[in-house]
Amino acid sequence: MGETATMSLQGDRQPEDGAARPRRGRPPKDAVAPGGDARTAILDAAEELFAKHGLHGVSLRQVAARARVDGALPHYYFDSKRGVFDAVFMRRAELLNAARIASLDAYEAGHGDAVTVEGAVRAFLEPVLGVAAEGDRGWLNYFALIAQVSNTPEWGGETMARFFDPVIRRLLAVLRRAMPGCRDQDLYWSYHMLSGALMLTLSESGRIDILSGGLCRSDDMAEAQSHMIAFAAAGFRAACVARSG
Amino acid sequence: MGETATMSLQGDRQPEDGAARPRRGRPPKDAVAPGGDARTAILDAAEELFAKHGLHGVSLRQVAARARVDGALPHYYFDSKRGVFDAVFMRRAELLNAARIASLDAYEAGHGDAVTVEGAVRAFLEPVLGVAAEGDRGWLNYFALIAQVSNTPEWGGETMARFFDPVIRRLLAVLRRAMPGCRDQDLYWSYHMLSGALMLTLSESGRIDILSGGLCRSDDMAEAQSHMIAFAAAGFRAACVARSG
DNA sequence: GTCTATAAGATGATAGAC
DNA sequence: GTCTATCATCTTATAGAC
Repeated sequence: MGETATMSLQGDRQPEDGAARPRRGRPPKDAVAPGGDARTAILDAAEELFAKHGLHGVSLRQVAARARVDGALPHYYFDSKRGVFDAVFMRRAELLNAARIASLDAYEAGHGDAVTVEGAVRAFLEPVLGVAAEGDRGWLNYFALIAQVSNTPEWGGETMARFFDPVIRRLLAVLRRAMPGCRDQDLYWSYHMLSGALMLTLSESGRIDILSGGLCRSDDMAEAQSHMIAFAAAGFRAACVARSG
Repeated sequence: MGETATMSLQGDRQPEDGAARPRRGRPPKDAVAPGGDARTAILDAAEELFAKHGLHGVSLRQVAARARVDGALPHYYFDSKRGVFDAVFMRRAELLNAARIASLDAYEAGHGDAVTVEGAVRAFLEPVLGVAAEGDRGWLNYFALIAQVSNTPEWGGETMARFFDPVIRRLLAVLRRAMPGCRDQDLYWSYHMLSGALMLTLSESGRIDILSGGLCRSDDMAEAQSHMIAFAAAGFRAACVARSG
């Protein structure tokens, strides 16, 4: 998982951190940090609480309490509240991106010229919804956090772009092979629709449970995946292929 | 725009407010309230700030400052921060719901047996995206707020359901006529996908702007609408009609 | 209806002992 | 690395003058 550089999600910080920053009391972060236990507990707790109540809906005291560590440790490990949030966001990002890239690579490699829209969409969604379907609470919390950021005006779009655009471009490249000649703006808008559907699903808001009177469940990720693939694949074809001629 | 009863968005308050509640200093709220100017200014300011930063990301002081009224007035008019939020949420809800119901009614009345999936989706989206396309800042802020609530775990789904389910059921009724014999769970899941796409669009997160390098724009609601109709209509047909046989 | 003043508490952050 | 104690600030919310 390589070096996890401390990088802000906000775009306003200069990336001129060549050497150690002048901050005091910075943790070593080399090898297997001895306090890695507390560090991980803080990240897990923050992940859960931020996912449920948003960045501003949670105090560092609550995070520390949930993690069962002292109230000063979040600052010790992450400097600031924003630092905690950024660390939570980044912890699983590379892992997730690597899995999605690998999935798309494998699909394309295994299907040569016969790539389909369904296949591409499935390869794109599987690493996310597959993990979600397994019910790992850590990942589910992380996904809900992502879904919240996605719908956040101002910095949401920029943050999502910074972390996830490479994977999206990889998906669009495969889709272009499945739908040769389609227009770029149709492709972008169609992905936008798929992304919205995915984000609402990952938020597990309980919306569909109430609407359907319990017939469908927000946490049924397997059902969500199969519907999303069918829905989005048809959507891509209608919005892209139909207009490309 | 009749009586706008003070009603919490949270489900934990008893609906036993038959008469005036025992709270002190409650505003009259009858006729055209003399201080309606300040009241409206507070709602407008809160709408904008809540949409941008979320409920917890804004203080009542900021709201009052933005509205250019005294810091005590939000409490005077709405009792609490949550009261301000609820009032913002409800102010446009009935108006919006009425417009959407009317749009679906008009479509169904004008097309008899020849209802189509595209037509139903268009009639459902037009009152929202049409207004959004006109660029009214108040409505755009409101929509962004809705989009944020929609992706909020815990109470987001319940809140959306409480306010918008009747319209959704009206849409699904029309869709059932366009796709006779389709299964309910397919209909619910497909609407879930459409809803996600709509919510991401209304959030105006700037995501697609960056992804597309400026080719597509988050605030181009007309373009969003035409793509959403094509994408979702095909999605509904693929996920519902195909499985109904 | 509007404003001043202030209560009562929570928050991010830090210094320094251990 | 962990904990105690604390600062300065900001928060919601009220009481009461005008």
